[in-house]
Amino acid sequence: MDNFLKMTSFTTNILTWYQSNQRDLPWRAEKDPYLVWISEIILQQTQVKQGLPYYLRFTKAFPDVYALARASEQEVLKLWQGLGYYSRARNLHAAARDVVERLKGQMPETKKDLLLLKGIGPYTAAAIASISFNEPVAVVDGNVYRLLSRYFASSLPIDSTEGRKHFDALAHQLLSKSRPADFNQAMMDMGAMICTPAQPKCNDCPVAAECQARLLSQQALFPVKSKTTRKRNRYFNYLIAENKGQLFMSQRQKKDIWKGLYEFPLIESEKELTRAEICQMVDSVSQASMTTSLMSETKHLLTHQNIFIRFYKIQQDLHLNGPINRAFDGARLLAKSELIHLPVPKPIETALKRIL
DNA sequence: AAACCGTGGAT
DNA sequence: TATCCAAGGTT
Repeated sequence: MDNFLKMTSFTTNILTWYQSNQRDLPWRAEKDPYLVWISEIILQQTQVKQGLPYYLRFTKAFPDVYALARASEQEVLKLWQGLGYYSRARNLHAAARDVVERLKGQMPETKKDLLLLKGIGPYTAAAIASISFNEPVAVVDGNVYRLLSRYFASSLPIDSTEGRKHFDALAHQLLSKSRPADFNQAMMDMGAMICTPAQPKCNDCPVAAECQARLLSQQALFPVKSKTTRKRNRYFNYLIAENKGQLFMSQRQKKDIWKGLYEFPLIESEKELTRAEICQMVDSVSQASMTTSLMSETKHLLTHQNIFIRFYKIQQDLHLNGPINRAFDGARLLAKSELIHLPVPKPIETALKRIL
């Protein structure tokens, strides 16, 4: 069989498999570009199981681009709370306003134009253009990299510039030009359901017969990645200060983790601080006293950093005794009834549940 | 171009 | 427990 026929059969087999095995997902019913857009942003680096409830709540609150554009950024972030990668929510909101104000509410209909919107990169632009507007462009996400690197037993690292170009070209060769929407979603369903990272279900795979990795029994060796990550540690010491039923809270402004979300006054350090050291840092200014750490230590693992979190409760009446640590700069006293509307990071959400 | 951005689940 | 991974994008 020559190269052309091989590729044609690959495409046919994938499409046929999709017809009877595709997942029943809410954004597949209609191909409203707005709904496809929301689903694609939510599902970036996020599994369907985790993103689905967020998609349902989000689209109920903001059924169209006008509703989203009307909302405040805080409302959008609040609905995103707990999902992570909050720049997705901020960019989505900014882009929605862009569509309403600059494009009169009309979504861009080509990959090229979609790429101009904040938060829409090569993958998402191709997904919306192909699914909603039938443009013959291939999506290349983690699923596609994994499936193609195994099918061709290609050792080109998927996180290298050369590897990305290679697999992008491959995906476009294999793409069904007549049914790009089905083909793209078929590739992703295949990657999520059959060609999984661990223990792929090769017995159920429609293209297993020509899969080079399987022929070599080397499925586990693909895909290849070149980069190695090392971690740094950060220590977040949160000061919980209550005053007449109100709590000090501040909004994270810097370009850093949890930008735009609210938290307690924070003393951050590169090394672990003892409770005595924290007390001293606060007491030296205000003579405030603290109880023992309120909760057990929590640890957050990101790709490249560990964040260790401790909470300290301050006993003294801060409002009457003036300035405390500069951790309180920019902090505001908020009633508990207002507090529930603030978007907060997961660890803060957990802490608040125990306080309120 | 390498680093950075969250959270939950699997191994 | 440590590491990897998931419908990536931005700087």
